[in-house]
Amino acid sequence: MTATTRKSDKEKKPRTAPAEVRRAQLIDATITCISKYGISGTTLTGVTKEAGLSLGLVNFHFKSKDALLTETLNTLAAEHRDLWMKAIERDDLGAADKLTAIVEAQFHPRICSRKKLAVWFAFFGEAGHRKSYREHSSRFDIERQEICAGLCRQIIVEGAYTGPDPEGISMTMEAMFDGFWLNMLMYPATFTGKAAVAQVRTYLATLFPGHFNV
Amino acid sequence: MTATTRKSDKEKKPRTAPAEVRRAQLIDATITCISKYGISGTTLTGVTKEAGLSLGLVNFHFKSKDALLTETLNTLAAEHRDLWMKAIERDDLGAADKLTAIVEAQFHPRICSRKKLAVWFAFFGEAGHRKSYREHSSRFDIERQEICAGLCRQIIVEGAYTGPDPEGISMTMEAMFDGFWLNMLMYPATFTGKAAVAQVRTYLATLFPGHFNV
DNA sequence: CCATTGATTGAATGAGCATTCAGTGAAATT
DNA sequence: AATTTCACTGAATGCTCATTCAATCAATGG
Repeated sequence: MTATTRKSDKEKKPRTAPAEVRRAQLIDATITCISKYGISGTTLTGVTKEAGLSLGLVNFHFKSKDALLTETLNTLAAEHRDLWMKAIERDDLGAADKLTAIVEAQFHPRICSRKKLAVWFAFFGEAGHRKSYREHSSRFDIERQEICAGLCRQIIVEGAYTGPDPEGISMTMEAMFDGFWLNMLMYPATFTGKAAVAQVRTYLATLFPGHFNV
Repeated sequence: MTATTRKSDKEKKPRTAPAEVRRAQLIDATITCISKYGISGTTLTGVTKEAGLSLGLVNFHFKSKDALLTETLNTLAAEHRDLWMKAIERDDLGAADKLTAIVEAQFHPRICSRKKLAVWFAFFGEAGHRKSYREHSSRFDIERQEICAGLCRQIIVEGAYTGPDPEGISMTMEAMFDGFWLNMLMYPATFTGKAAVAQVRTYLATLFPGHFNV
């Protein structure tokens, strides 16, 4: 049907593609491989096979295997950060709505599919001895935690709540985020994203009954 | 000073030791290595060097490297389970005390030193693709979660609390346990075991004001 | 003492893997 | 059409590592 006209059909994959496309393909394949085989079981041969590309391409587009892994982590982190950041940028939202948006982003299916959770925890597993993983991760985590604390502070003022300490609450929220993630990875039958959101909102409703209803 | 009398000084390490001792030595060394280099960076050469034993001993006392890793995980899990189980076995404790004991065991220094946390998360990182790790871990986790739910149920009856759902609370506690562990590993300066216990107790005090005081 | 048993040693083996690089081929430029 | 450029290929290289095993050594029993 189609001749060699390259305009009409984008399905014809050309032998060569822009670097950005290749890098994205390789990062995608890396996510798939890590989720299937873990970081230690992820080989460049496996990644390139998964991506349908040839072995040498990784070291052509990335400095090393290590660089590929780091960029994979950064990609996941940026995707997550984008999602909650976009969600709270709207000026018409109140503090409680923004807090809810952050919670919902944390458990959004795009962010915490089993596949991606497996990758996150594969990296957390290495983070114990790899400062670089910890440092990158931490920037976004600290940012989010501070924003949550700020929102809590605002809610406390609005509702004239006594007792709750915004830093403690944001620390606890952070722990609940990671903890539900781990439990969703380990026991997907018992722990779901919807249930996690509900539990965190229940927690917030207990603290701020005037701002959240379960 | 000391001659070759083997009675008085137990410091003289004999060339040979009972299998249980060697196994324990190797498991200890494995914990150290994993915390330093991660699971992928842990080699039998490294483990035996750390233990001051010779390379071949691992495959003499364990079926394989994999068996060594599995038994290391089991050892950690059993140590933790023993601690909280012993703590709640006393009949004179009320439900709230037992719940507190479980929380304190979770963040006991012996259980969640940075070193051991690094090992736990190294295993969690592999758990995504290794059913065997998930399965073993899960037995104790589910057991603990059910006991927590039972204790909550008892507290709810005692205090005639309305609203809180024991299963939800125990799920949230489980998430807080794991989440604080991860944050203690990643940000030891911000997250400490003491603070984690305090936060969990604050959570419980909000739910059960008659049973817990912050 | 000698023999036997069982723990211990570490060199040798072989498999797996990241990385390199000389070469291929297709597009872009002349 | 010839040349240059650049993405791409995959065999070859050299290293690391788990596992094996023949030899060693110490204790125990005869």
